[in-house]
Amino acid sequence: MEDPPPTPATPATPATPAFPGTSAPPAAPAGPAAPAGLTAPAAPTGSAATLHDVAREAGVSIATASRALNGSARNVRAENVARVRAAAAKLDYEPHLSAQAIAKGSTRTVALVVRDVADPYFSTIAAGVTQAATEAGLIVTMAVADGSPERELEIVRTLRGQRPRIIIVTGSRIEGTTTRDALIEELTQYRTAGGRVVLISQRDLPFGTVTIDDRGGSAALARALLARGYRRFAVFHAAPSLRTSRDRHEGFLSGLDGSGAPAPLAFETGFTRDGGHEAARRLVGRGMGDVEAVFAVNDVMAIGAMTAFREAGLIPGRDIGVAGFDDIAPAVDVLPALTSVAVPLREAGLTAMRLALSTDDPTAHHPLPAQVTLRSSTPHRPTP
Amino acid sequence: MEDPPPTPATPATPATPAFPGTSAPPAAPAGPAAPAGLTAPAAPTGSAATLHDVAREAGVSIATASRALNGSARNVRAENVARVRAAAAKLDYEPHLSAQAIAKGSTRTVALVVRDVADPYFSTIAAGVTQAATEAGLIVTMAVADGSPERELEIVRTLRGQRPRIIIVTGSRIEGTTTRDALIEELTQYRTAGGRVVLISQRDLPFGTVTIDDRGGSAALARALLARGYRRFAVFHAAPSLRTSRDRHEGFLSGLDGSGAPAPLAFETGFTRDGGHEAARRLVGRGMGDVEAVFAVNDVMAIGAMTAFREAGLIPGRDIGVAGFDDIAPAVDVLPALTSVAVPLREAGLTAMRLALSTDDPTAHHPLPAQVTLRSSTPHRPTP
DNA sequence: CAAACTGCGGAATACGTTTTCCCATGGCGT
DNA sequence: ACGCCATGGGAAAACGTATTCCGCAGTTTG
Repeated sequence: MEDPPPTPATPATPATPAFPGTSAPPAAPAGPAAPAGLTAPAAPTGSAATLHDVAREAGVSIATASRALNGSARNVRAENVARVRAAAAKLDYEPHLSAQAIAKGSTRTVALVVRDVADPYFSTIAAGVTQAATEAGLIVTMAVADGSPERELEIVRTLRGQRPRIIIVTGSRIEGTTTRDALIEELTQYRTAGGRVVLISQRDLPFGTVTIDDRGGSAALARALLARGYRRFAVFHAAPSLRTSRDRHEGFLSGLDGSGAPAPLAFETGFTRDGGHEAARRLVGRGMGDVEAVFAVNDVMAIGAMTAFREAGLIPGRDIGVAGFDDIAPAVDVLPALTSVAVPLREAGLTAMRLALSTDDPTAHHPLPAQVTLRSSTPHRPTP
Repeated sequence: MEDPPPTPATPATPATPAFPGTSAPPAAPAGPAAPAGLTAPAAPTGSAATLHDVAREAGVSIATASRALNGSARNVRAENVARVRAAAAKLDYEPHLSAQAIAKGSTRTVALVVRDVADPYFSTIAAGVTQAATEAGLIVTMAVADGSPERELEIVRTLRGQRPRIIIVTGSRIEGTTTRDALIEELTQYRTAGGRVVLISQRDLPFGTVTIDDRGGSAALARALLARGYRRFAVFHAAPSLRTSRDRHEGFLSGLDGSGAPAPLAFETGFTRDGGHEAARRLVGRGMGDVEAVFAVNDVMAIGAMTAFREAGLIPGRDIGVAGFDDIAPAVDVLPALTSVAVPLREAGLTAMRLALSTDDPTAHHPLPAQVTLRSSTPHRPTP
């Protein structure tokens, strides 16, 4: 059910390419870069060929040159087309996109604002967006909000100056701030000006939205663990203001509903590896009780927890089941391999672009399924 | 060890954020998106406020409005500035970047071409570039070459149309193709037109270049392992046409030079986790001989190898030392923690931008040091 | 055979800015 | 008083392209 050449259906391949070397003596590389002036870019001096040049070279008018190169509604005699093409090639002409944008009144740009490119979560989404954009002949410009709502607002504002066809924002997770309202206002403004906006992993906003089914995935995970014989759980979650964490937590609980399993212990901690580690230590410290498995609301927390358990003399997968969420690449390399739920990140990026390009209701919401992936960190429990 | 709010200096944090939910019933999320028309973006219909509007609203001329908002060399009476500002705010005016670009004759854009955004290697570099660009008030547009030289060439070509101030390309690794020559030609062209080009992890090209010291890092790793008592090695490497692999391999050998250690066994395999796994199986299959440690030219290979060893009944870090390269996040989470050499990826992105913005020699080469990080996968060998 | 039509080239205009040039005003020195 | 300079506003000319409109062939139609 996947497109063959371009899109890897599952981002399962943990390949990590890398690169060539240096030209300095291997032993003594230069220091971390002399802090060159980081603020004042020099303006380009030389100049590129213009359509005017091409027209002159080809011995035709600018209008004809334009028509020949971009094939408008009007026709141009074959001979002239050839001459213009030749001239363009000779002069290495490349149309000035800004000029085109201004003449045509529209750009071929999609603006993508993410929270952090270095984060695999967002970079995978970005990959999906970029792929779809390229297929549609669009150029993507990217901005990083760094988790700051103010920065995000500022970005969207200046982005509007680019007059992109589409704005896609992923990573905003602010709840009910005035900054948030301003953002909505800004985006609405943009849309009434003819732009198209799509949000990723956002909810209940009057824009096109693609979401990932955190609740459903967690619920399914809970059911899968029940099926493997686990009944007594602990949940490691982050602050409830963190929407993702809350959704996954609640989803897990709802999956347990009606099973008769006791309410899980809940440990609030950081959304990071160290958070998971810390929560696990706390759990061990207070006595494991009869907890059979822990669900951490993301994989890095789960992995941190596994390490902590091991440090306490417990072997994950044998003495205690562990499950995470996200299905990040190392989940399969860790020992034991981590049960998790895979989220279709790239697919989310693709879908966002599709939504933006479609002519349908521009405020449609589009949920993407998350898929539970059972591994040896949660083996079947021996039936007593 | 975690980033406070904004920019983590070291990309060491393995955090994997995630996100909110869905609006559909958790159990039955919709399929993978109706394939909406993916080719014909609709042109924006409504229109945004223009400088003309602002001027009229403020009761001044366009020239004054322009000067008031962007503060040129000329002064504007305070009262008029205030009125223009107010009008701009009221109309939600945002200057049309394309129009500005065309009027000023230069953009504030930096074009970044990477091989694959989803790859942490490149996305981390991209993060560095983006950060530096933002600090310099520049906008970054990103294109993905997907490892295809032709695509890369095409991208650079159309990129020229954007008239960016700077082009940064990372990921090109083609050797001596005619496509490669065309790329060089294209970039040269761009530079003579006033643009600035910086390459990352490329060598011996007449452009600004920042490289990562693969050879030096590998050599240092070799020496560090010697110091821990290892003398007999195997090297898992990829095809020598892969520059990175070759550099790291050769660097490792040069680090062994003069130590009297025997020449390592060499195993050629894929540059991936499975490649490492396969090579390790081969090594085990032929009998380990007296190999004491293996150096895999990247971390995922090393991690794959560890798993393979374990499957063969050997415990990594006890029965066999394992070291990798890149120091990817999971290196520290894997069991045992993996010895590796850290590459300053984000720093590479930052440096590239600095190079581009500096007024120095535009073809300067800038090597970045790689740092060996010893962990428990290569403990001290008991001195016999 | 005149009239209408088609095909295509070019001049001119538009797009939204910045910037140059010109002009009006007012303060100052002599 | 008179010229000068400083200050700041506005008209207009760029910037590089797309497009509208006009005009000139050449061709079809009645």
